[in-house]
Amino acid sequence: MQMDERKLRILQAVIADYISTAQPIGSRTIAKKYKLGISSATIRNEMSDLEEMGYLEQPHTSAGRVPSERGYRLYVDRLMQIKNLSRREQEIIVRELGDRMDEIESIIRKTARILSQLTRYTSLVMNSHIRGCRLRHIHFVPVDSNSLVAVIVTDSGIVKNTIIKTTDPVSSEYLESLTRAANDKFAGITIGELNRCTESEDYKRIVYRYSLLDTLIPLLAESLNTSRGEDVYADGMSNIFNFPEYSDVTKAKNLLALIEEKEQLMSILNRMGSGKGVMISIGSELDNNCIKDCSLVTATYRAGENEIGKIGIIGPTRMEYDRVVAVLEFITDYLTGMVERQLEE
Amino acid sequence: MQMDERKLRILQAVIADYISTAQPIGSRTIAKKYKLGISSATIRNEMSDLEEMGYLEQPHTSAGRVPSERGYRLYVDRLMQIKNLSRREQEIIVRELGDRMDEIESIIRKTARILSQLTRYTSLVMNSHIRGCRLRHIHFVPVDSNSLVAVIVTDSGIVKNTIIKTTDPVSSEYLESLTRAANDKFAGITIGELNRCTESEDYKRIVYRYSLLDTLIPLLAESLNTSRGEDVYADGMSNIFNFPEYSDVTKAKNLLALIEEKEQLMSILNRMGSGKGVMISIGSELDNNCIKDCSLVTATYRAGENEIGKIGIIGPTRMEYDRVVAVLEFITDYLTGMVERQLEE
DNA sequence: GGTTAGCACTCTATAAAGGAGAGTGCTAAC
DNA sequence: GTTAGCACTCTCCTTTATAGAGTGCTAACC
Repeated sequence: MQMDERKLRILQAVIADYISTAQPIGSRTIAKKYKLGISSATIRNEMSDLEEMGYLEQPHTSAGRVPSERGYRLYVDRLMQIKNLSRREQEIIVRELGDRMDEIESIIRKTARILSQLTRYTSLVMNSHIRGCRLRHIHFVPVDSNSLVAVIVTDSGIVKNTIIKTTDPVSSEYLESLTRAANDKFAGITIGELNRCTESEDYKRIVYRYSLLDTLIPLLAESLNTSRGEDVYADGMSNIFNFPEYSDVTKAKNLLALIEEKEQLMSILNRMGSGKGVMISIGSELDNNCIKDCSLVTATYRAGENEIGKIGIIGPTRMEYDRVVAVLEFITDYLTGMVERQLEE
Repeated sequence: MQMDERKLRILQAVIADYISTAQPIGSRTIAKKYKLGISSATIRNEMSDLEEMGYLEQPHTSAGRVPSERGYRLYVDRLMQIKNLSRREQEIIVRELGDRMDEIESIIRKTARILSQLTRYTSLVMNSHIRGCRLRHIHFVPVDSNSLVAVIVTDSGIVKNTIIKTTDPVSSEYLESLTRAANDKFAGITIGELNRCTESEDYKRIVYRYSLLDTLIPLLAESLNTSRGEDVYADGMSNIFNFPEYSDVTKAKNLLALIEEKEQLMSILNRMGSGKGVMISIGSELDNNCIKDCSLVTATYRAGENEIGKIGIIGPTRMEYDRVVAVLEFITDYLTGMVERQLEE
C-alpha cells in the first residue's frame, strides 16, 4: 500500500473535520463537505486503506474514523498550512506585551495570559536557567544586620534578587565598597562562570581584600544555578473544559495535576528540544502517561545564542495545530525582538 | 419551634456524616451510627423540624437530608470542635517552611503547597499591599543607561524590586548618591506615605538637589501601591476533583476559571475581613455566582498591626471545617512568628 | 405528651429492552 | 478504477420495569 495525493487530501479532510467537530468522521461527511470529486464509496475504500496504514482509527466497527497519532504526525509535518494571525490578533499581542522589556515576572504572566486567550488552550511559559547570561550589574543591598539582598542584572535585562544571610553583621558602607569591587571584577562574565571563577587569581586577590565575597559569591552562584532559576507558569487551565475529551473527570484531573507539578512539567518542557522554530509532541511522543492524549507545542525564545525561555500550548491531540503554531511563532519572534532591542542599548 | 440540645446533636451528626460521605443522610443512619439513645422515628421527627427551621434540606421527597448553608453556619459557629494538628503534621509544616524569613515569593509557594497537601483542598495565598510597611532601605541599581531598578526592603523583611525607565541617561555614580540621599530621607516612613510625602518641605529640599527623585519617587510609589503590590497564588487545584460535587464539569470549570481570574479572586479574599482568627464564608455568603456552592476559609497573618497577607482554603461547602481551621490557625501563627522574629533583629 | 413500631407511599437509581441512526464492508454493475 | 445499493453492526437514546432507600403518618405504648 502506498500513499498518494488523493489519500493525503482525504486524510487532511478527516483531520481538519475531526479537529473542529470532535466526532468520528464518516465517508459521506467527507464526500459532502469537501469537494474532492469522488463518491463516498471511493472515499470509504481510501479510508479503509488509511486505517490499514495506521493514519486513522475506528472507535468501533460502525463508527466513522478518527486520526491516529501517526495521522496527526503526518498532518503537522506535511499537510497543515500555518495560518497567519489576523491584524487584530497581532495588535492585541503588541498592545498587551508592550514594546519594552519589563520585569521578567510580569512578561511571563502577560505572555501566558495572551497565549491562552488567543488559542483557548492551556499555556505554559518557562524561563530557563540564566546560566548563559552575562552579568551586567551586581549590587549588594543591606536588609538588616545579618542579611542582605544581592541584586543581579543580566545583559538581557533580567533582574533577579536573592536574599543572603551572613553569620557576622555587615555595615552598609562595607556593602557599598563590596558592590563596587564585585562590579569591577565580575561584570561581563556569565552566571555560569560565577561558579568556576572562584579558582582564578583575580578572584583570590579580591577576596583577600573583601573576605565576605568568599562567602557571598558561592552562595549567589548556587542560588542562581539551582532549580530556583528555572520556573514555569501556566494559564488558561480552565480552558481544558472547553473540550469534550476532558468531560471525563479523571482525565482532566490527570492533566491538571501534571501542570501543577512544576518539576515534572519542566522536565517535559526541557525534553522538547530548543531548536529554532516550533516543536510539536503528540500523545505518546510525550512519554508521560498522564498526558498521553495530549499534545504539546513549544517554541524557544533566546537572546543571541542563549535560551531564555520556552513558551508552549498544551491541549488535546485534536488541537488546532495550524493556529497554535502561528500564535507561538509570532509571540516568540516578538519576545526575541524585545530582548534584542534591550541588548543593543 | 425552638432549638434544643437534642436537635443540635442530631444536626451535628447529620453534618459530620454528610461531610464524610457526601450522601444525603437518613434517620436510620443517624440512629445506627450515633448512639443518641433515641429511635429513628424520633430522629425523623426532629429532622423534619430541623428542615422546617432551615438547617437541613431534602434533595427530593424520599431522600435523606443534607445540611443547608444555614446549617453549616450554625455548625461552624457553635457545634464544631477544632481538632489539633498531629505531631507529624506540625513537623511537616516546620520542616517545609523552615524557621527563617526567606524570599517572600518562595514562602508564598511553600505555604500554598503545604496547605493544599495537608487539607486536600485548593489553597490560596495572597500577599497584601505593603502600604503599611515601613521602608528599611531603598536602593537604586543601574540596569542600562535608560533604566534602573529600585530595590525596596521593608521592616518586615519583604524585598521588592521595580524597573523604572528614565528619559535621560543616568550615571551609576549619580544613582549612588541618589540612593544615599533617598535612604537618609525616606527610611522609616511607610510605603503609603511615599505617595503623600511629595508635599513635604523635606521632600522639596531634597528634590532640589536630586531632581531625578521627583520622577522616581512618584513612579515608585505608584508601582508599589497599585495592584501589582498585591498578588494571589493558588495550589492544589486538581484537588477539586476529589469531590463528587465537581464531577459536574461545568461546576469545576467555574471554580477553576475564578481561581485563574486573580483580580476577582483578590477582591473576594479582601472582602473576607482580616480580624484575628479564622474567617469562614459559606456558599452564597461569598456573594459570587461562580462559587455559590463553595466555602472559603481564610486567615490573616501580620507583622505588628500591618496585614501582610491572607491564606485560605476553598472547597465545597461540605468541607472539613474543623480540620481546615486547625491547619490555617497553625500556619498563620507560624508565619506571624516568623515575621516577628525577623522584626526583632 | 413524648416516643416508637409499622406500613403505605414517593422518588431515584439501575438494569433491561427496543428502536433509530450513522457508518461500514461487500457485491455487482458501470 | 469507480460507484450505487444493501445487509449488517454498533452506539446512543428512550422507554419500561424493578429494587431500594427514606419519608410521613397513624396508632399503640410508656
